[in-house]
Amino acid sequence: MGRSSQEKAQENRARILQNASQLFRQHGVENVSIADVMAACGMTVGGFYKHFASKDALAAEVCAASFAQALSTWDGVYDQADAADQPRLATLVQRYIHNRALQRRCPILAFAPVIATGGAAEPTIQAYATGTQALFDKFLRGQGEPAAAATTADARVLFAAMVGARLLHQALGHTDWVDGIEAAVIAAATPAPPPAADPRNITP
Amino acid sequence: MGRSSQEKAQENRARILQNASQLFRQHGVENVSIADVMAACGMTVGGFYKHFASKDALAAEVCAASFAQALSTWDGVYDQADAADQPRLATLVQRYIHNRALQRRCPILAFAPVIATGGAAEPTIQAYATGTQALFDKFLRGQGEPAAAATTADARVLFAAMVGARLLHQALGHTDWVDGIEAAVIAAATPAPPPAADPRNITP
DNA sequence: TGTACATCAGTGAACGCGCGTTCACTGATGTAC
DNA sequence: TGTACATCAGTGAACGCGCGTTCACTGATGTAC
Repeated sequence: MGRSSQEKAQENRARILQNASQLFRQHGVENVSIADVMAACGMTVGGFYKHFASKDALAAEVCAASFAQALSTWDGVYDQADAADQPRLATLVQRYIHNRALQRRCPILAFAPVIATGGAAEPTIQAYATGTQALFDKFLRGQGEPAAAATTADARVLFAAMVGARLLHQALGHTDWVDGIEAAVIAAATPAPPPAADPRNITP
Repeated sequence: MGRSSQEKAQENRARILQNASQLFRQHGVENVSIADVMAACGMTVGGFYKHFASKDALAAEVCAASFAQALSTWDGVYDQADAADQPRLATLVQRYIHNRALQRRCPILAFAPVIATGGAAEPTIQAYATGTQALFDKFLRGQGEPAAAATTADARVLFAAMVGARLLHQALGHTDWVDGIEAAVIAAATPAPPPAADPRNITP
């Protein structure tokens, strides 16, 4: 095999990014090798460096792309919620918590270990910081009618709880008490239409 | 240097465990080598295997010990709260969130990456599962008078939020919006003595 | 109590392995005439 | 349009490095007499 066409090459670059995104999110950046990523693309290691300067550079680009993708997903969820006349935050929280596909894991959780332990380069840290804040801002903007998650303070707690619940599920899988936490977080995001009529209502 | 006395040896074993606990919690199990741990003890690599069968075995023991330590710390916090006539959950949540020393990080967060990505051996997973549940149970038992965190559902959300807030702080450090989340979570754990008199009151 | 010997905690070099990265090479692609 | 040549995307072996683990060795400790 010799040179690929410029079109094919750009396509391959995109495939590297996409496969890396899935693998990084599923196993964590540090547990995935360049060879793993290239093998997932049906290619060999050497070609990687024709597209990216280093693994750090790839990680930074994947990190940024993952947040961009998450942002657009959240937008889509809001649109769907609006169309179905459902509360935005409740819909989003439910989707977030029930999304069990590790390879599509929220980048906040997927990249947290590398970021927290100092194993990431500056561009990755930057992408993580701005991306996480962008997701939080979009979360806050999901507050529609002040019903269940009325105040901004409520939404802040809910955001942290959503992330925390997902982390617990990732680490522990299906367990009674983790399921209970997930249900409680989803319920906390759900406004209670007729007070005490909805069994998921959490404020008695 | 030759053989150490049995007493000294047992002391050294304890030091390995303690240093490993700090290093694992600060940098993550996978980012700390046996040589790192032994160097922190002022010893060399070879001696490690006189005390532990493998790094996995050390990780499992450190994991279990970290949870045991956290449990006893939480007990102490409850006792202090009781003595000072403070609400238990509010005191605990505040301590948990304001504890910024990475090397004394909550094992739920410190070991989550290894556990979630399948990089841990069975005993470590077991220790993590039972340890996390034990912490959650103790958290629930911290509910005293039904004031702010009244129902069990509230406490569940609060537990997830506490963990989530700490994760965000670890990854992002001091940031306005993260500080805001931390404050909101602490406020949510704090009962409002005169209703609507406390501005941090979250249930309008 | 003293002596001779077995034990074994700790040493530090060595092993095999996987990783990120480099490099000489290949041959299809793009380009200049 | 055809031809000659430069380009460069992808190959796969090789490099250096750090890791977990092993091992022959050391010499103080524990023990038997």
